[in-house]
Amino acid sequence: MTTAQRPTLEAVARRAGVSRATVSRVVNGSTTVAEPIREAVRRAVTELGYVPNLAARSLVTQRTDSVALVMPEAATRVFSDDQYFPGIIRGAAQELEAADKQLVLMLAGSPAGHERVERYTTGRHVDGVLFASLHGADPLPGRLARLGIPVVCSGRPLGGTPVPYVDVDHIGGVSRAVQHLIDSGRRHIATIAGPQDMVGGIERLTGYQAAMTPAGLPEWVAYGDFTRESGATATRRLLAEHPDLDAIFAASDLMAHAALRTLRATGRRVPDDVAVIGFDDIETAAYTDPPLSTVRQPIQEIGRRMTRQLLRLAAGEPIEPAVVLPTELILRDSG
Amino acid sequence: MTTAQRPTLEAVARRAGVSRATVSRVVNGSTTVAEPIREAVRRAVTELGYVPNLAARSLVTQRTDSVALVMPEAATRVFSDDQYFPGIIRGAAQELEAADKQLVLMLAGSPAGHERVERYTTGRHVDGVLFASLHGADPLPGRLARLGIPVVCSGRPLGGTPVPYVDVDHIGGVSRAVQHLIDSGRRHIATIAGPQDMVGGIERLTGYQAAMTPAGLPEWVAYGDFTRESGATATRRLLAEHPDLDAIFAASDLMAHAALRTLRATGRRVPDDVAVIGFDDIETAAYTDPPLSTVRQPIQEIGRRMTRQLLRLAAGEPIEPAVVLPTELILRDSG
DNA sequence: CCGCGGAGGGAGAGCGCTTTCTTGACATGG
DNA sequence: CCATGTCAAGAAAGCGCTCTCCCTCCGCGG
Repeated sequence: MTTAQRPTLEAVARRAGVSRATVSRVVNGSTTVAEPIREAVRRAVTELGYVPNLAARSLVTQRTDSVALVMPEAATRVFSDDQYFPGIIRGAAQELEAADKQLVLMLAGSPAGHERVERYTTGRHVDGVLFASLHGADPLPGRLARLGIPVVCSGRPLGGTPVPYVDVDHIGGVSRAVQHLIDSGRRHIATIAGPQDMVGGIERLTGYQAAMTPAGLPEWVAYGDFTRESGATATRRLLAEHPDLDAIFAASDLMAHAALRTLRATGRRVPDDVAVIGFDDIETAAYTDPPLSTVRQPIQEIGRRMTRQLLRLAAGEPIEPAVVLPTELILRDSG
Repeated sequence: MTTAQRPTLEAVARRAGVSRATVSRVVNGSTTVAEPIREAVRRAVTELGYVPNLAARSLVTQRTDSVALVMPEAATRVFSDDQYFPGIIRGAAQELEAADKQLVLMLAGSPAGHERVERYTTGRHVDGVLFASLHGADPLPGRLARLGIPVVCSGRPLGGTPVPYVDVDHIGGVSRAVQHLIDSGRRHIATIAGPQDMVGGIERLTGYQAAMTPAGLPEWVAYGDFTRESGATATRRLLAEHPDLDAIFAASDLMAHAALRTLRATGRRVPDDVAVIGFDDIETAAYTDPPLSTVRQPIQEIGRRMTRQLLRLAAGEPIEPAVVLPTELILRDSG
């Protein structure tokens, strides 16, 4: 293994016949260096293959040029085949790339993992922290915010301290979907709600109610946790309690998919007997049988916007405390 | 914004009434410190909320305690609804957490992105680099390896320089699947192969041939790129050229899923008329119609093993140059 | 001809940590 | 009772970089 002693500023300076300070100026794009010297330094840099030592730079600048993206580990399992996890990451990665910053991914599943995230982020090892898909009222984002560490969440955080966030219009999207069901003549519309310790779960249920209550229709709710299994169970329960239901709004496509199958297993035709609409617009939605109508949310855009907000925050610029992106009703064949 | 001047070693040392060196020893778990002093230091650390500055530590230790995971950006799109992307990440994250190291995620989609990855990794800003799902003969892993930077790939890299890798037994898994089709009486077995610039694509095709050739059966191949669209196209082409086919092995579940739908659209029953087997065992596979038989690969385990190998490499321990994990034939209803 | 202003470049002081070297304290053996 | 050995803890030297002075040099006006 060639230890390949990598060149330092010093080496470049010697080679270019200037001082370390000048090399530093050139590397960091200061304008106060005369063009010939500038050029000489650049040549030395190339010849030596100089790459700045970020640790050393960090030490003095107090910046790390990296941001953490924290996801509950469950997200990688629960949402395993929707696009949430990769979508957020891609969006964030794109924006960070443009800003030449690194993405440090942290999965905070176990209590130990959570503790680790806390230690790492409060230790100011990153310039900011992105929280995706928070469960319950996690105190960490608020705590970081109070420490003056830039933080942005996906989804309005449930904790006490207000933290900037980016979210989609769950309520509007869902109530539009349910209204569509009502408009097409459905009168016995049930919902499979998501977990009520997540903002998405709560608001999608609110959206359902927002459309049903004014219409004076009965509200039938079963709860799931966004997964297929829970969707199947919930569908069976709804069917048992309300055999006459003629539509189901499911708070996730995964649950909607399970509903589709469960309905068919009990001899119902979709959409003839029962209409089904989901939420997310995962890729699979277009390939279910029948293809699933759903509420699309711009996941990648969420990641992008979160990151943009965070970078602004880190740069000391003011930002709006909440960004809400639109959702879109995608009508396919199921409802 | 409280700048909250965070405490340094110096501060802890003063508070505990010892020298910086001693605090450093305690923090890093050296055994040569007497228990009472040890305890005093620990108390000071807690009271002050001291967290070591990693940049400073890095500067002197020459380690960064972080490793990069590089994925072609396409992976987050192409594999968007299989578990590859999240699976590798979870596996890697688990092992890194145990080792208390950070995961720096880099998406190398564009040429610019690739250049950025190269700059970052060759700059020794990480202790090692994990490459997932390489396309073509990327020279970067080999180059890093030659620079003495620990590297591990998922899937045997196609480049010239040998690089340690972790992969699954594509050939064995596929040929077992195809053999199963043969054993159940199928004689006109086509395959939808994956991209031939990826090791997985190549070897799954080899596995098909490995079972077909000895059986003296005709080999019918159409190429896709692992996506559903390509699977549908390939199925139509196969059907047009070989209307009498009675089985299809698809190199990905996504393509197999599309095959299922395309076959049904042309009036074929699965598995009565045509059997279908896929590869991956994505979650959706259990929910297709009919449920898809497939070759399961332990994705998360790949991520874990890659990381383990990398950490060994970084620690200067010897590792075996290739780890091949077993695949498993999962029989459902489609074939 | 002298003084002054401004711009370009260098010297040097750390940033917070690890680690070697050294010292001091104490116990043991001759 | 002194020499020797052992072990714990401190002093101090950087790791590679940025950035604040400060100096030098040049051009120009009085």
